[in-house]
Amino acid sequence: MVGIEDIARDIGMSASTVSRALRDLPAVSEKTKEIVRAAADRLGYVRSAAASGLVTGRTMAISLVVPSVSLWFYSQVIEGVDSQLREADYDMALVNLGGVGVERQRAFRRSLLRHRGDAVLALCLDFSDEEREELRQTRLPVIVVGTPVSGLRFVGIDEVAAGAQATQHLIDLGHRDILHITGGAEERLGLSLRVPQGRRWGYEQALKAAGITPNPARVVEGRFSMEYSRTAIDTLIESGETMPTAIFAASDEMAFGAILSLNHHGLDVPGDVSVIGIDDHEMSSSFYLTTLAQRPFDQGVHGAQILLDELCGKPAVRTSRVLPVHLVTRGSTAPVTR
Amino acid sequence: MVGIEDIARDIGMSASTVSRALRDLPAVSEKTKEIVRAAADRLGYVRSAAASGLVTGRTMAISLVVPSVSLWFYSQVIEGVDSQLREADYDMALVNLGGVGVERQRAFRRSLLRHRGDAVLALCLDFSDEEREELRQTRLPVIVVGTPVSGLRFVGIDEVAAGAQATQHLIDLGHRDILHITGGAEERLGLSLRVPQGRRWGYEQALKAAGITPNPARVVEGRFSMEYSRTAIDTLIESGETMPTAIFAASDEMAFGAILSLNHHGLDVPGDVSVIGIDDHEMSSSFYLTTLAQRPFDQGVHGAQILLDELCGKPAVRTSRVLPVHLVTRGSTAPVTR
DNA sequence: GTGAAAGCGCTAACAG
DNA sequence: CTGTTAGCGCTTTCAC
Repeated sequence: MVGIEDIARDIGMSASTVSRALRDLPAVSEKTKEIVRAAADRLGYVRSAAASGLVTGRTMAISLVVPSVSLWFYSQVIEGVDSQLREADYDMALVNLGGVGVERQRAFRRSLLRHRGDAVLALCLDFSDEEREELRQTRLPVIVVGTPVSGLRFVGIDEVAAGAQATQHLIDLGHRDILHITGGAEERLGLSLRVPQGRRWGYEQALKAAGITPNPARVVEGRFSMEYSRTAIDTLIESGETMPTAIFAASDEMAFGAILSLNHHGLDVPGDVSVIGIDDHEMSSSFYLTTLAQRPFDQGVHGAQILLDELCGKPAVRTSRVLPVHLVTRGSTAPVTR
Repeated sequence: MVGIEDIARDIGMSASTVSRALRDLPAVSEKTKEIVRAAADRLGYVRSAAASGLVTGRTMAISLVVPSVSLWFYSQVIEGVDSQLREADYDMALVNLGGVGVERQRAFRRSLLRHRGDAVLALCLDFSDEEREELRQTRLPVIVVGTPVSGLRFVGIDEVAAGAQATQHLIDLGHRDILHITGGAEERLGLSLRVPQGRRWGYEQALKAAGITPNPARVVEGRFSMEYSRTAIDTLIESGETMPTAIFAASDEMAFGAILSLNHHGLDVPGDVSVIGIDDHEMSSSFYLTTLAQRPFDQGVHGAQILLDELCGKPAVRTSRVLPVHLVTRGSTAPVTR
């Protein structure tokens, strides 16, 4: 392993000069820097993150805490965060909570408190009081993407407004019997319930505003899963009940499930039933799905940027940031015919 | 920040004893360990990864190099790797290459050579000679998941056999005019082309073995994308050409695109066209897709385990590991009718 | 079993 | 502009 001293010896200078040159500090002559860089390159030097981290107290990495990496929303945020980190030459420590319970606690404490990163970006997690307290004690800058958490900054969308806007789109098309496929009850992931609750709340608000009384029987559970959602609609259709004229799914994936179920039972979308989702998943265009687009990639970008700015010494942004959503009209919604 | 010395002072012992107790070394009395652990807990001690890493030369983390996190296969492998790391109390440094070019080189060197992890698990990447050389110089244990790379161990499936088996399933059902949707030409990701090439090769092998001459016109590009694949089939259908009686897509996502396109044009699956994929994506059941299942989660588990064992001092596994695939029959394939 | 001392490779004052 | 001197918090000989 070649260290800073090896370079120093090689070029006949002191270690501190080498250290400074390598970090491109102003107090070193350009000529010396050249020499140092050349030697470092030639010798194949790589800075020890452990050593420099030990003395500076900075890891040059940020911890990303996620409930899972295999859901579209999360993977998009991760990509967004990553794009910013790369630019700032920061590394990413991925902390996958992998569900609730003891395992979660261990994962949580393990990497966060071990100071693997200089800041923490959490995704869609509702922290327990204990976790929040532990986080605070680390004194690390924290931001949450996707869900407002009391006492912490967040970047995300206004879930209630999104739910209302999606529902309103259907109402504007004349629909009055609108089924809502909600997400949640997904214990496996231990993620926040605020998202599905907000979207549902928006749905009910929009209905009421249009003079329609929300009917609890018109809300079914989809668990943010395509499969679960498809099954739910299968059940509904096979029950022989009157079908709603429109469906608002709290996520695109659940909307896909609904569309597949409807088609499978010979129902046309949007001829028989209109369907709208939230997300603008990359598969949505293939399903011709009308949806309320959010940009999780951008949410990741913003979250990371706020953290990075703070680590650079810029004044901390204390306020949350609500990003806009916009309606993407494709073919899955149409004026009511029944 | 509470360190090892604080604990030592608190309980009136030396730092070395505390250090040993915390690591559960045998040379400390059980009673002392209890006391130390209690104090550590009470004081809220967390070991500094930088400090212990500096002296031991180990980071207790593994670098995971991926071309992207937003494709199903990768996210599954990541989850698998993560499950093993968590058990071993290792952290994960995620290195997202994010495409080809300069950026890729920077990302590559940055985190790997900076010794963020004690071993490297790479996903589906074809390393350039230069990269391979740099990797070797780090002397870190390396393993590749998903694609054989010359000179490196790998964990994955036999792509050729998988392609052949999927095709054979269609042949067994009497199909002779089988379209193949291939993946690749996805420069954005800079991933290995061996996977799609292997599957295509298997497809051609199976055809030949059945006395069918492979027709290059019956291979279309799907870029491992649902959208791209759907468009490709749209084009085929709208061209008015004779339709094949079956389609073998090199990934489930591309099979989904094909199914949507077929349905959209009033063609029944499997009535008019049979469709088979490779993967067993979690959405496949919703599409009633027959597919050749692989378990990327398990691939991640195996890859991580091999690395972890090696880091524990167990003899290094030098051989690659080929995992089995199996046919999952759902409703998208049927005997030929035309 | 436990303690004292010597670093791991780097950065950060402080001189010059 | 460059060199010297201390550590960062932990592990690891080597004594006792």
